[in-house]
This record gives sequence, structure tokens and C-alpha cells, in this order.
Amino acid sequence: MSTSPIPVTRFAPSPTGNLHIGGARTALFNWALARKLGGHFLLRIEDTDQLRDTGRESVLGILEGLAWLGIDWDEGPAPDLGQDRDPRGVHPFYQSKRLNLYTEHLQRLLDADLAYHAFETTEELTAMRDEAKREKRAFKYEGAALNIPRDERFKRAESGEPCVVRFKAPTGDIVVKDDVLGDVTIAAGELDDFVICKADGFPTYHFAVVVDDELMGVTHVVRGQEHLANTPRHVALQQALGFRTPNYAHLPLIVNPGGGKMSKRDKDKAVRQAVRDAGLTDAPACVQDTADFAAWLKDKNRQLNQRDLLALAAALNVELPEIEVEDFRAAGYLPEVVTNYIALLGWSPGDDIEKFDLDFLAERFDTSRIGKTGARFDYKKLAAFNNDAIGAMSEEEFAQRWWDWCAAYSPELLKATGAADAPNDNFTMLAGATRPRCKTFREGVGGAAFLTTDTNDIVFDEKAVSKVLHKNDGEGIAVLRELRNELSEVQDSELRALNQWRPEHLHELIEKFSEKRELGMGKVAQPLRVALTGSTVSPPIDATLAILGKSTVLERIDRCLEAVPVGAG
RNA sequence: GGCCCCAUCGUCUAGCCUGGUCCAGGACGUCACCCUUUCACGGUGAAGACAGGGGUUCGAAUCCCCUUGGGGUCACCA
Repeated sequence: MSTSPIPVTRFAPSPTGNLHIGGARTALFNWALARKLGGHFLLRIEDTDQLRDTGRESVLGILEGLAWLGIDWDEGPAPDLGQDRDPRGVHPFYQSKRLNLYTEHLQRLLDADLAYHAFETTEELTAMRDEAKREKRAFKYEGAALNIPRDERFKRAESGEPCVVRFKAPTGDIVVKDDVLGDVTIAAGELDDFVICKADGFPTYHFAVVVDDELMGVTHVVRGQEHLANTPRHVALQQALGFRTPNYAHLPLIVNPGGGKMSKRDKDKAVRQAVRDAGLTDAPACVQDTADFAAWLKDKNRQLNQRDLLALAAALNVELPEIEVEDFRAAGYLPEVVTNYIALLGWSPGDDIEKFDLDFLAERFDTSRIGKTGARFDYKKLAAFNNDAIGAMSEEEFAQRWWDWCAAYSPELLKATGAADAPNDNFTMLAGATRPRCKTFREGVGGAAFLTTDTNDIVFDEKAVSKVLHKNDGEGIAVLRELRNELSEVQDSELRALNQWRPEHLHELIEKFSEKRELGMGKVAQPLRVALTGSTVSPPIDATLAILGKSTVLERIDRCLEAVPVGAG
């Protein structure tokens, strides 16, 4: 048993899925506190639920999420699940591997008559709860099993009769000292004799946490406020076991923009809404499991399987809300922005500083500055922060980081720019044009759609055609024809020195053209845009031309002239 | 429903502990104007809050009480 002289904080996820954004904030604050105090940040995997546990993959996902955010840990599983990090020798870090430790302390409570075996079945307990509900009173287990003589309880338990172990709730008030909330007092008699060991021999969360925090020398517990109601139980257990009570700090909840719990379900809801809006009654082609879809459609409480959910979202053009860290990564947010933003949800440095990095947080973090009120997650503000961070990057940095992101999430774009192996001139040029007009990496890809769309697949926007090309007797078309001739004469060479198909030269050409024809730049650039992209929106026209390349530009102008002649629209 | 927690602009918050410097500061969003070859970026500015009611005090966003509102939790899940 190590009573550590150093401050130790911990993040203790259960491996039931990916890293939730709320969990990420909890981890971040624990990390920051450890850094601030010069202590250790520890990771523990709470896998005591044999039914829900999704195992190794989940653990890897969580570790990857933390690593991506830049949150490192001193103790716990290695990022690749290799050799544990264990400088103080407090392993193992999986609760499922600590069963002997729980058993040992459980026995102490049993021997001291501070805990007892109880033999009610789940069904019996459910019935008791239902009855309590009918009678509109809170259900509390008040030691019915204690009517069985102590010897007999032990004998029945030893004989293998299924049973749980319950903790005898203390008779006095319990005071939780919280660094955020102050003293929270729970009156004597409010706690019931809760279960600390399940019938399968695994400890419940309450018991495992208390034992682990003690044995691992955890000194500070920072966790969500949803745990506040649990804390009295933990304190009571600590007292019964003769353990220290760590410093607690309960974080205000993060809720979605609607004010509800921010959960994976939000994605399901978004798709459900879109399906309703579209009036779908049968499974569209993109859905593979049609039976699941049909059942899902009928039952509001059901969640559609992940694969079809994503397929539907893509088909219906629904933007799924980002909930898990991986969602934010895939959406093209920067990790340093995500940590910055979530740090502001319930904490602030106190002055008007809002933009800061992990070093700043490690230096300034303080539990006394954690707020008490719940915080809504504001996607717009996050996006604004991301936009600012992108804007603050150098062109080179943006190009490199955007490329890195594309390599994982948008290889099509890299292929279209011929930059599949590394950022090339063309990609860099596109990046330069993209940086000021995207809030996220993914948005940047959207803005480059004109590039990835095949010439023959370009759809000419009707309004754009009539306004820009057909208006005034096809003024735009005439401009296009002339421009095509001029552009066709521009040198396009592999040799850099000879190559005139560059933004600077093209810009000059267009400028001269518009002067010669006594037209505003808009009258020249807009017809080109429509011809090249089908719409009136694109990066600056010189960049658009340069990025597309000469042959594609001429090809597209030709197709446009053919597709939308005056009078045909 | 019981218990617990909370309450400043639409949103995130500063200020509250140690009442006066607050006709309440910042940020996102919104609106207006400027810049501009489109879309953006950028720049300037504006509107916008102390939940309500009682106290305490010379004086309250700040302290106390009540009301109202919101949230969490009531598992052999964590």
C-alpha cells in the first residue's frame, strides 16, 4: 500500500465506447491539475461491468483520443497497450485485474460487520422498487437481509447461494467537502445499504473506486457533477475502511445546445429528424439492414446501427453533431482548439484571456476557479476559435496540417490535386486559397468541391447562369468566348521558368482584359466562375484558374458554352 | 416525488468569498457600416444580462431568507 507523497489525479473511464467530449474535459482538468501541482496524472480503466464492456478496442480509442488532444499520462496503460506506465508500482490499471484487492477489503468489511450478504433477487428488488414508486416514496433498501442471522448469511453465501454484498450505511450525517461546491451535507438516513459486490463477484463502481483511489494514492478527484450524489457513498466507505478522503471537485455538466444531455443519441436524433423531414417510410438504398431500419422508424427509443446511421446521414446530407473526440477530429477541428474550448466550459483563468494552450492551462489551472453552473456546448464558438487558429497559422503550416488531415479523412482531395504522397505545388496553392475561407479542415474540402467534381458532372446553377451569363443578351457568354481565346494562348509548361499558368500572370491577364473591355472585374470573373464551377462561388479567380490547370479550364469553358447557349436556358 | 446542486447579456463567462472603483467587463452569436472580382477573411461600431420578492446596510450583482425556474441523482451501469 503506497501512501504517495505526491499529488495524484486520475481519469477513470469505463471502456464502453469512444472518448466523449465531456470525458475529455474531465481528463483535461485532471491532467492540468496534476501538472499544476507537479504531481502525476493516472489513467485507470473501469471495466467491472462484464456485460457492457467492449474491451480492448474501446480502451485503444480512448487512449488515442487523449493522445490526439495532447493529454499525456504518467501512469496507466501504454498508448499501444504495451508495457504499463507504472513509476510508483500501483498497477494493475484495469479494475478487472484487481479483483483480489477488492476481495481483501470486502472481507474486512464483512468481518467487521460493516457489510453483509443479501439474497434478494433482481426480480424481488424490482418489485419492491415498483411498489415504492406506486406509493410515491423513495425506495431504500433498509437491511431486510439482516433479519437472517449472521452465521446463516455467511453459511448460505459460502454454500454458493447467489448473493450480493451490501454496505451498512452509516448512522450519522455525511459531509462532502468539495473544492467547487463547498460543504455538501447528506442527512443521516438518506443513504441506503447499497451494493458493493455483485453476484458475479465483481465489485460495484462505488467499491472499486474507493479501494483503487486509496491504493493508487489518488489525492484529487475531479469529476462531473453527475457523480455528486455518489460521493457520500464513497466518503462513507472510506471512513469504514479507514482510508483517506481525497480532495473532491465536481465539474458543472456540459449540455448540448438544446439544453439536454450531450450524448451519442444526439446523432441518432439528427438523422431521425432528417428522415421525418424527408418523409421517408421505406429504407432507402443506402441502408443495408432494412429490418433494423424499419424497427427504428417505429420505435423512437431505438437507435439505428452505426453503419446505416452514417450512410443515411450522408445520403440525406445531415451534419451529425460532434459528440465524441473522434467526431471533432474527423470534422477537422484542431486538437489545441478543442482543448482550449472545452477548458472554457466551466473554468476560466479569471482575466479576459480566452485563447490559450495546454502550457497555460497547466500553469494557471485551479479548482477554485471552476464554476458551478452547467454549460451549453456552443458549436459556433468552437468553430470561431478553430477559424481563428487556422487564420493564425502560416501558409506552410496550414498546408502541411491540412494535408495530414486529408490523408486520413479526405484522400479524394489529395488524389485530385495529385498530392497523394506529399503536399505539392498544386495542393499548396489550393491550401493558400482555402485557408481564409474555412473554419475546419472538412469545410476546406467542401470548398474545393469544384476541383474534385468531374468536368462532365458540373451542374450549372440556374440562377447563376441567367444572372451572370444570359443577362444583357448573353454578355457573359461573349466574355467567356473571348477569354477562352486569350487563355488558350497562355504558356503552360512543365518548366517552371517558362510556365505562365500561374496566379500572378493570370491575374494580370484578366485585369488587362477587363480594362480593355471597360468592364468591372466582376463582369469578367463571374462568367468564368460559373463556367469553371457551375456556381458563383469559388476562391479568387486567378487561384481558381491556376489550381484547375489550363487543360481543365479550357475543357470546362467549352462544355459551358455548349451546355448553356443563349436562349437555351 | 425524495435528496442534492445551481441561478449575471441568446450562449460561454469576469465581477460575488474580502459589499461602494459595475448606469456590470470580455468572447461567440446577432445587427450596421467599411474593405472587396464571388464566397469568405479582416476592420470599426451598435443592441444585449445581475430570475422575482423580502430583508441586512449609509450603500448589494456581491451577505441572509423565501418564491420561481433549471439541472443532477435515486441499478447487482459507471
